Amino acid sequence: MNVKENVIISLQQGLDAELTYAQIEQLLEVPKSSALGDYAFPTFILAKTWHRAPQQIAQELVTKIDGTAFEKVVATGAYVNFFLNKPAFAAATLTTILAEGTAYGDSDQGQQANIPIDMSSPNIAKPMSMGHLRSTVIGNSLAKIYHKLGYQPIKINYLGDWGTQFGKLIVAYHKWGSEAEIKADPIGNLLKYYVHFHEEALKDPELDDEGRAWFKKLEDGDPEATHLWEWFRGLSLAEFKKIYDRLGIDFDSFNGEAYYNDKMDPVVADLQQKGLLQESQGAQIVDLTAEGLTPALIKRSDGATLYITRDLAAAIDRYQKYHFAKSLYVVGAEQTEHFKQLKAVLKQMGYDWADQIIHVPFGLITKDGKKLSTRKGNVVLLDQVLDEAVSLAQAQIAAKNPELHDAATVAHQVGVGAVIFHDLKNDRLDSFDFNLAEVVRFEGETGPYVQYTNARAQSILRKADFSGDLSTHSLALADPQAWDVVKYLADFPNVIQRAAQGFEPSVIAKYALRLAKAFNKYYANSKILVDDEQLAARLGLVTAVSQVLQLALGLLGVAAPEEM
RNA sequence: GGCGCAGUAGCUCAGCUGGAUAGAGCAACGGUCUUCUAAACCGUAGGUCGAGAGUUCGAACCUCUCCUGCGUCACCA
Repeated sequence: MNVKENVIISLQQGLDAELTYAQIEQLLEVPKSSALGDYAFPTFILAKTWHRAPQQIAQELVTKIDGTAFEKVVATGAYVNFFLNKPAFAAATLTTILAEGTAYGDSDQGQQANIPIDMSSPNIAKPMSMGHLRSTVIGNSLAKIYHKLGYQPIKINYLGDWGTQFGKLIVAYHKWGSEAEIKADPIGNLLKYYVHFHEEALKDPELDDEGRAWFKKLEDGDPEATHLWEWFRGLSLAEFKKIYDRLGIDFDSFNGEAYYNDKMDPVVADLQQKGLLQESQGAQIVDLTAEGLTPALIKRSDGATLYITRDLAAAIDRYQKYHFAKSLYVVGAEQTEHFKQLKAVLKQMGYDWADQIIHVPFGLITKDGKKLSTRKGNVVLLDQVLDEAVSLAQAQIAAKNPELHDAATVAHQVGVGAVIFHDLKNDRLDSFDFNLAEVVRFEGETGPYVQYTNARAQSILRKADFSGDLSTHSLALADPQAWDVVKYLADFPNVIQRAAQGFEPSVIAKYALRLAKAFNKYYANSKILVDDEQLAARLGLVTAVSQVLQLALGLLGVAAPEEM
């Protein structure tokens, strides 16, 4: 079944092949409102050759087109509008969705090629804030989207688990810390020590030297420093995992910055050997003026490595391990220059796979117009936001559906779903100021709205009491009220493609909202559970809607409770 | 100052490759629960699509100039 093809062929015949198939395909559009039709052909470009007004051309063209395959073909203004045969299209669409089930929209285009996704990457000993949420949920959703298209995503949590701050932390722990405190609240107290250290260091600059000294010890493999580092890291990771569990997200790798400690020297040597390294102001750089970029600083004047040194090692390591088709970095837009540099250096090193490295940037979350900063106390803790969302969901359930069984689980699904959906529904690159009330809203264009729509559909199916196999009945749904729903359902595979091409989960989120809205409208205007000859078709529609909503929510990493 | 991203209704945002009267949600006002979950549905009101010029049969979308906001511009990550 390819209705678009039918439209194009009919037009071609009507035009006596004046335009090619490809030209018509290019011109063909979908009207904004389905009241105008399902496909539209604008006649403007024919005005010159036909020497007539577009309106007249449209009228004449309609008479030349064989419209028997369609409900109707009409001229409206300068457009030739095609109306599809609704029952036939509905039957084909619903049959496909019911038959394919959760595989609807699947593709094997990825051929199991690997796609490592660099995502989340919180810093050890610091709490996860709303700022970390974006990378985490966008990365997770992209993993699911690409998996559906036959790729093999590898979710990598590039933990911030190395750097001078660990030296400082060790000093702070020795001076003011206690094992008992840390055990009680690992991240909270580690952060407290860290902040305290910075306050004290302002008065006593020698503290910084002590911190550097301890970091040097750590780098040299000092047993005590190593032990403390491992302890802090383990505790932090355990805390992070609690949050990831709440979000329903897991990782394939926790290879953080420390993992690359012994992998940078070979990279530097390679750069040296390829003659790319230059000395400038005492530092080692790779010149990128040819690409219009500032130089990549590989080694500081004191010999220490830098961010990009580690990222080069990581990129090369990932390529050797995975031979990726694409390597995604879900990292804030403020690091765009860094990734341009990274790619440029890799290219100069002769790695043609550098082009497969893709930075997937996202906009900044601010609070009161200012950047979130743990040290300055301008933070929004992710845990607290999730708590708030879940308790609001609980209250909502108590008020609206007190009989609901397993209310705690549903409250969790709805609350967390609201937070995730809120972060994914808009264009990645949109920056926004954090607004708790907005994040935990359950009405309107929100995750819970979509979840609720699915729950309603499920409720109908429970009550339907329809014995037998829907697929053995005619699904030729004729109800014009359901038409928008059917068209959205049919569009789902394209939507996944668009989301993947743009690395944009919001495409899925917006689709889910449109489908849910169309279904709710249908629901409000039509009685579904009526025993007539169209019952099976309507139940087929409800089943398909629920299936596709669940798939869409699944691709976003949002749960789909059956009741709420 | 260079580069990048953005500027659409009071607020938050859609608008697929330029196309038919610019769409949602929130907030406001008014309707709809004895009938499939009202976390819903319907209606009213609300817009010089930052400004100006250009290209085009046609521009929120493409080009140029300007204005405004954010990010970034080597020894943090």
